[in-house]
Amino acid sequence: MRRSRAFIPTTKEAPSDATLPSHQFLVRGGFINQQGSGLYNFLPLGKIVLDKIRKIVKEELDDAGCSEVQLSFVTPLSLWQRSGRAETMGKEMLRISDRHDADFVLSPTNEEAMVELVKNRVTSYKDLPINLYQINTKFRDEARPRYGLLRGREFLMKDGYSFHASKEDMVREFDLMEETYKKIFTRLGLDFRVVQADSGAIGGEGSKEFHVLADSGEDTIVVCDVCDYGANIETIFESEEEIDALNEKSYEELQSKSIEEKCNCGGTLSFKKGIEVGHIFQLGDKYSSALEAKFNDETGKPQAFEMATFGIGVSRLVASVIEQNHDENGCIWTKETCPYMVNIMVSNIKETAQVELGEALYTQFREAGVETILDDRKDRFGFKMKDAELIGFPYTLIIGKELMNGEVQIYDRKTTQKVGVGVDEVFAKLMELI
RNA sequence: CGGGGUGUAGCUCAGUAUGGUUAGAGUACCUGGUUUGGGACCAGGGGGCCGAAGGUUCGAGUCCUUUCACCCCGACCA
Repeated sequence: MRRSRAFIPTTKEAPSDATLPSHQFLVRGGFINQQGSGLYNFLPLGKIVLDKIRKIVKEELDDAGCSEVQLSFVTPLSLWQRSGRAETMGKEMLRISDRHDADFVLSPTNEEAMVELVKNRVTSYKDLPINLYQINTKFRDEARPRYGLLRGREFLMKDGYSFHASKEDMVREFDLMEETYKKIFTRLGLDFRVVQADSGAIGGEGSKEFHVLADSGEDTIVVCDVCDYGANIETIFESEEEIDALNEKSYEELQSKSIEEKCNCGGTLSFKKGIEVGHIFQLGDKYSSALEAKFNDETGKPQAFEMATFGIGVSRLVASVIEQNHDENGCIWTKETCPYMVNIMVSNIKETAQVELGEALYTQFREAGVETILDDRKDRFGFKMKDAELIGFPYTLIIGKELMNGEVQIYDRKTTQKVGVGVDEVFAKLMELI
């Protein structure tokens, strides 16, 4: 992509209501813009990042034996009435009616729809287990949307549902998904913890949350400094007062607050703030029983499916990457999430030697399959550097005045270091880095 | 859903207590020129139903009523 022709509306100032780094930098960097309360548009750069994350999620799930489907976003209200969630989910479900006055909802999650899909199509234990997922828009009419992509009303979520003939098999899949989720978040380059959690409104027994560690996280979790134990404070403190008091504390306050109990492994426990980016539940037969979804077991007797459900906040992950990877100048994308890997910056487009080298390298990198953007705008060096830092390309190749000495520079966004490289070596050098 | 706040240029905001020329600044944008290693400078220019509707008044961005939207603090969530 040529920067001169791209739609990347960056700004120097952030919207006044954006308080979090991810919100400010994603808006300022031209990744997203707000359409309404809790509603966001994804601009070209934001869309690239979103799709990259989505792709990683898909690759790992498919590798683990899951199958992708796509359910209709608009679902009949009757589906929710049968499970009782038309009542229990309350106003969070956005209801609409069509021209015939029939009632529908914009799906906030899809347990019912998925059970309906499998019901009477999977009828034998021989067809089990099965794990279906989709990566699709969800709508939850939150009382108070906030923090940009971290708490929108419309968001992109991966929701998966597995069906089993026995509880043991369901638990096996639950554990497999835990490992799969770890692979996904590791690939994304995130520092995260798996914690014991409440199963909340979705229902069910065992439940684990995946938290990206970040100062701005909305949840407070307890982690061990030795083993991988972690827990949401909702599961280890009894009183509401205690939980509320902890949630109100800032990151700094929590840092200094020690926990007397030791972890079972002997390690020290401490508080952290986390952003919940994944949640897996052991559902049991809650929905399959309610909707009478059954299969025949080995003896020919009908049994309700044992189920588990698995969620990942895909659009929330876009913001999470930035919450964890930024500095005062802007975004620092990880290699798996960056909108472009290499930004070739022609410092002064009036210098034909610079332009020619930029064009040549642009072609060379693209032919090598590297996601590359060429900053061919008329602006000055400082302006373009600030822009590159705000957007957060992992590497910016600066073609500037050192060209007279046969040198260009590679700017590393993460370390903010610039290193001079000979014109002849720069391609090989960058290919090595990425 | 309770409590509070804000709607004025693409963006950030003055102006509203006390109604009175043609509604402002910074930034962004356009034109010309000078610049070219850290968000340049000079000159000129375009851009507004002052959120919407109604009302009071000779006169409303400013006062009154209604309404919509957005934000913040709480209770709830991938």
